[in-house]
Amino acid sequence: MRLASFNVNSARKRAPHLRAFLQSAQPDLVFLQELKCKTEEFPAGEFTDLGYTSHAVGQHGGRNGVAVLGRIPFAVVLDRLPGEPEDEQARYVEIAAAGARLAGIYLPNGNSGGAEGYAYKLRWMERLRLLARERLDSFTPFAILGDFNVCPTELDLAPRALPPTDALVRPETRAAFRALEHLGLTDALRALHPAERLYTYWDYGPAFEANRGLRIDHALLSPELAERLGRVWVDTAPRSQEQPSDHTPLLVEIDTGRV
DNA sequence: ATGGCTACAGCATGTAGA
Repeated sequence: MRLASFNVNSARKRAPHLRAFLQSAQPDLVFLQELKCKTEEFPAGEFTDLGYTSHAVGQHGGRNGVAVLGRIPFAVVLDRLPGEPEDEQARYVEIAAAGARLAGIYLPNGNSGGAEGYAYKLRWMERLRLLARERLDSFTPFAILGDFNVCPTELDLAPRALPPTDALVRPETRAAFRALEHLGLTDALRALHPAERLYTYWDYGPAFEANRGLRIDHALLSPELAERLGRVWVDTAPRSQEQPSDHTPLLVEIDTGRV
C-alpha cells in the first residue's frame, strides 16, 4: 500500500500537478492539505478518470481544507479533530482503509494571530495527541500523514532558514511533536533515513534552487504499520514544475495490503 | 527575518502562509 501526503496550496490551481503526480507516483491513497476552497468547489472530477474517488473537507474564506483521494476503497470516519466543538477550521480527516485508520492533517502554522495563534497550534497538537493515544490504546493500526508545520530537529531545516522564535521550531512545538513519538508513533522518514537532510517545503523565490528548505510534512506510524514500512521518499518532481505548490509530496510504502 | 512570492476575497489592499 502506497500512501502520500501533499500540501497543494490550492486544490483548483494545482489540479494539473496533482494529476501528473497520481499518474507518475501511483499512490493508493493521497492526503491533501491547503485546498483553499469550499467543499463543493473541490475539483473531484479531475481525478475520476485516473481511478480515484475523493472526499474533501473544505472551508469558507479560501483557507485551510483537507481531502483524501483513493484508488482503493475507504470510508470517512471523522472530518474534524475532536476536543474543541467550536473549532470550525478544516484541518483533519480520518478514514478507515485496508484494515487501518489513517488521518490526514493540516496542523496550524502558529506564526499568525500573535500569542493566541500559537496557543491554538499547541492546543491542536495536544488534541491530536489525545486522539492518537486512543487509537494506540485500542491497538488500531494507525497513521497520521500531513503538513505538521513542525521541523522536529535542526536536521529538518536548512541552516538559518528560520529564526529560533519561529512557531515551526520553537521548543514547545518540538516537544509536542516528540510527545506524539513518545506514544509509540514512528517518524517514517527518519526511521529509514536517520541522518539525511531531506525537505518537503521550499519558499517561493530562489529557495528551491538553493535547496533552502524545511521538512514539515510527515508520516507517523503506529507499531503495526511501522513494522511493515518498506520505503519512504520525497518526490521533488511536482516542485520542479511551472507554478508549483511550495510543498512537494511525501510517500510511504507499507509492505502489505492487509494490516 | 521577511514578504523580495503566491493564493484568495473581491475589486484595493488585507491576511495568511512558513
